[in-house]
Amino acid sequence: MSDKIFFITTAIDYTNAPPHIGHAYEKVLADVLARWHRERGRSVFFLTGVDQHGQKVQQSAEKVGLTPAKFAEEVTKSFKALWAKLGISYDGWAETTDPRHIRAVQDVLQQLHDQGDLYRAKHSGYYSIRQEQFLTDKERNEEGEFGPEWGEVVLLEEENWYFRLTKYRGWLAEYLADHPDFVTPAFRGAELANAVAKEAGDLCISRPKSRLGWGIELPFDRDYVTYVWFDALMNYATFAGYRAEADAALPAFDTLWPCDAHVIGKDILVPAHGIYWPIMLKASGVKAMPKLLVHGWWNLGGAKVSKSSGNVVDPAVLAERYGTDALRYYLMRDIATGQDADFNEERLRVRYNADLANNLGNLVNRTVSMARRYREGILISSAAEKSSDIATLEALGAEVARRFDDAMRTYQVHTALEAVWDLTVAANAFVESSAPWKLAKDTAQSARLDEVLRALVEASRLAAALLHPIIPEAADRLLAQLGFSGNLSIAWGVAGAEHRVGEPVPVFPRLENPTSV
RNA sequence: GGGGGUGUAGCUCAACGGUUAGAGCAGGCGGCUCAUAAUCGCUUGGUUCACGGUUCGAAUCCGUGCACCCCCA
Repeated sequence: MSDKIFFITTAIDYTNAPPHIGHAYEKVLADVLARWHRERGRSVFFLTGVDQHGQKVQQSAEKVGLTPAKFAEEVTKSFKALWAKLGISYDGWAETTDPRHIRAVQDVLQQLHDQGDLYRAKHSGYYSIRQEQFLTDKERNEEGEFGPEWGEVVLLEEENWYFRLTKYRGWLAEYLADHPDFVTPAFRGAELANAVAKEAGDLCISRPKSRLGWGIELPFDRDYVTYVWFDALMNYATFAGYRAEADAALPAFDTLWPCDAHVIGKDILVPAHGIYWPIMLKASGVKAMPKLLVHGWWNLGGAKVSKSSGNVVDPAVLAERYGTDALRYYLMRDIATGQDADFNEERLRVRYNADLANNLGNLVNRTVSMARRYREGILISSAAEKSSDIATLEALGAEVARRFDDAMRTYQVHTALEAVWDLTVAANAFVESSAPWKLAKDTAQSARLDEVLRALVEASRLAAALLHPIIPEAADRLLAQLGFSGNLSIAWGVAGAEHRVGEPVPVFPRLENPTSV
């Protein structure tokens, strides 16, 4: 439809601790959508990255005796290594310590200051010296006191800078009412509208340097750094070229904006992405608003995550154990986009064996094996008219491709995957009903055998091509074995007059003891 | 205190207010031999959390309650 570049982002991850399964899920989801758009011919800009500033990074760094910069750099490496392992095909990388980002953020802050959207005010309250933060009633324990984990708590008065959110509140409420597609899924949008309707004050956006040195300095008040929001949220714009200098080597903002999907977790919709972010954009003069895709969480059920009990949910370990694509497949298949799901390694194994090894993998394997056994790997197209059973399979292929794309368009990756298995299941059944091993014994059935094997090759190829965004490496291997290296067409009938298949090698070797880890 | 979500087969989940509530996995029976002990067919299994209401008709809409989860204050 649109010629605009498809611009998709993920949340940027906080570099105070290494990545876990939730980080991995979000990046894989965004990657799958990005790949799908690319494979359907659309230009894509996929932005992800890390949030390196802030108090927790500063504290974690101090604990291990590193500078915040060095510490953030180390954790950043672990994120980048995981994304490489998981095949996350990002086009842009955001690091909040990037001078280009800092420059643009300061530029926006200066503008908001100049137009009177920022003001300085005093706040007094209980402050934990050990944790270096103001405490609210939330931190009180059942007795109404601040527990020992906060150390010494004092009454402190501090001046900070505030952003006039209240000024834009009415605008946001109206915008949400007029744009029900701002948030996907819809029930999250309702949640946001609810939150916006409530009274709330302005937003504190600074910390005095005496308390937090690791951040972006306010250009109009050098005693302060900006706190979280303007630093982290602005990455979606600054790394898309917003207010970039000509030689910044960043994309042209106008070609990307507005963002088609900020992929985020449900925990940071309200208030960060649903309230602060659109108001920040509005205040700084950006007209078009982005869209938000809010995903749920992988819970860990009753099982405790501990190395001693052996149920480590380190995505790098899982990718190592089962393969990148098996992990990607499970993360996309066993959760409905927007909903929560329970992460379960045993279920991953069951899905692996049932879906990938037995159904899809074996379909390709038996198809290629039969082509080689009965036809020495070369399938000649016959002039004969298509048999009705083959025409049925072909029609199903077209329908599945359509259903797949329809589901992907609305981010329902699990539904798209369901459609593909309708095809592989039908193809497996077609093997039984057409019984190539019987046709091979009868020379009179020679043309029919070619036709059957070519149909199986097409069905398998179509399934692999559709699955390519979800399991890119495995799909490439399947396609290579089927004799279609690099061909991602989702049409039927790609094989040439003399089609040669490759070597059959199980792409998803069956796991033994699928119910034990 | 306010708001939201979830509750359906042993497990994981589907079902615009419309036939007899469906899939996959697991279980049972049978077939096939190309294939990774794969595959194909048939099949067992449900008080849709509970109670009440609206309706010709409710898993679905409304009310109350229960259980679990999340957010806000």
